[in-house]
Amino acid sequence: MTGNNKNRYNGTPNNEDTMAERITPRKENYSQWYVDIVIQAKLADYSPVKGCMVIRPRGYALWEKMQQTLDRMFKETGHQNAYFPLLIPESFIKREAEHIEGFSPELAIVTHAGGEKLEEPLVLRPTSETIIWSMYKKWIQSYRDLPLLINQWANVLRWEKRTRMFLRTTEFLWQEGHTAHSSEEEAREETLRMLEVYRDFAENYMAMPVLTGIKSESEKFAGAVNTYSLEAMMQDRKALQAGTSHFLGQNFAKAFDVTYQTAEGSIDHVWATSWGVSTRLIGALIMTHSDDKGLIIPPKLAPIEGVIIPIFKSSNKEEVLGYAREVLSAMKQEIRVEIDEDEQNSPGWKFSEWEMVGVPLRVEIGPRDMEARKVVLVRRDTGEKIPVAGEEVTRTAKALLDDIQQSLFERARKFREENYHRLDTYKDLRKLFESEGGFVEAHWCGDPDCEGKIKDDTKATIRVLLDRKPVDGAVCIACSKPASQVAVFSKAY
RNA sequence: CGGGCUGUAGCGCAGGGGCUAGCGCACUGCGUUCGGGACGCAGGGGUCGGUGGUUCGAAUCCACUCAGCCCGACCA
Repeated sequence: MTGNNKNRYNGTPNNEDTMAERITPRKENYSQWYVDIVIQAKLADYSPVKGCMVIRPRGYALWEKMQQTLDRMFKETGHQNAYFPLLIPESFIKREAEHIEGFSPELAIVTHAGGEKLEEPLVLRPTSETIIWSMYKKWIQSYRDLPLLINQWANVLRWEKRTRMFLRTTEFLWQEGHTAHSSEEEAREETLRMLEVYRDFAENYMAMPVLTGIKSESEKFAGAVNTYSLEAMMQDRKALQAGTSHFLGQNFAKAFDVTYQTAEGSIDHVWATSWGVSTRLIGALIMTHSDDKGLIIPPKLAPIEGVIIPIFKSSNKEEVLGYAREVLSAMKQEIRVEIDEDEQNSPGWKFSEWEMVGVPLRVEIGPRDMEARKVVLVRRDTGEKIPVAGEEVTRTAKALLDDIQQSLFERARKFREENYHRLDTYKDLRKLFESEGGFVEAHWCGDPDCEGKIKDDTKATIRVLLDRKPVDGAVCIACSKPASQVAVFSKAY
């Protein structure tokens, strides 16, 4: 369990560094830091099955906050929820050539059930395009049935060789939207609309700046015509794909023979999109904001926005607690706040513990505060302590939460800007990825060979192609032929 | 899937053929503490990851296997 890491919590606090000694510092071992946050903040735990994880209540509460917000956004853009089966006939997956080629190495297949060998094996869904389109064939006859805008919240299974908590697990939770349209234009609009919904969510709720754009052929979804992606920069300067939105063209409509009668009376295949984000967003959230003291959750997604820590002795316990509870009931009206009345642990212990689990705002209330009818507010993001009068607590706390939300976004945005480079020479590109890394915006000719060469030489891949044409005379950073695309390269998760 | 490292109490570790397997933290009880991880006293907790072998005797040696971490290959 310890691996080759020698810096894990040894259970012995030392006076030099009393805070968060359960978490490996980022600069020592970034991967271990990430694992420590997940475990110590009680977001998830390992399961008995390889590559799977148990999402614990604190992690699941975070997912529920994400779900609530996204679900509202999907409904506001006209989508309805439905649920399709986990088990998919193997033959369905094989209907679309690229789709099966892309997914077959990752499939888990049920061959026996009820004590008998199945006539046709059943695939545990890696994604639901095939089973959904088999149903859409039944549901769509006329242009009057379109658009069909359905989303589902579900688990999916992909047999991954190398797994990491939240970032890549064998089973994960996600939502997948599947829409059918009567025109290419409308389907393309839908693809971009949902991409923007995701951007809105990432930036305004997760406080995570994202770059959006189209994927190169080699990186796109198996079965899509175009894949659009959101790419965020983690604190180790690597990119994380945070969500995708696909324009599927008529690929699945043709594979499943989904046609409709147009207003003019002709028969045509429908146009499709699919789009999804997963529990991977929790990993993205961790690696965007958290520090060596533990998790940091942006207020809008924090299951608990504030925690009150009363500081008392046995001699003044009742008075301090009484005042703290007054403050609690006042704050509760407008803020998701809890009080930690535990008497066994010292206040200092509680400070560290609540910092570890990422609560954005701490409210310290001790005897001195009580006498002055004040409290001390402490920001999780900066550690700044702000004394405030009792009757001002709720208003100030709300303002601080807003400010924390904004500051987290700004801090992440600034970090990304500082590590975003526009490069023109191959030498500079190699040098960058040999050293600190980051995002590199560069011109590309569009040839997969150049993309492959860059990957071989630097391990960086094209994260997205920007929606912007190269300036006149621009040349590919790899081969110096005329450029057709502006690409963003990065090492990625 | 390949290379490396690691599995002993909830966590972090020590012990490396021999009698009853230890330490720190955590946990339980009582008391004192309490503004950045407090302390005393008394307790509870172990099929030494699993299976099979070698041996008079295995946590310890061997084989296989499972799991985790790191590095690769692969990967919407």
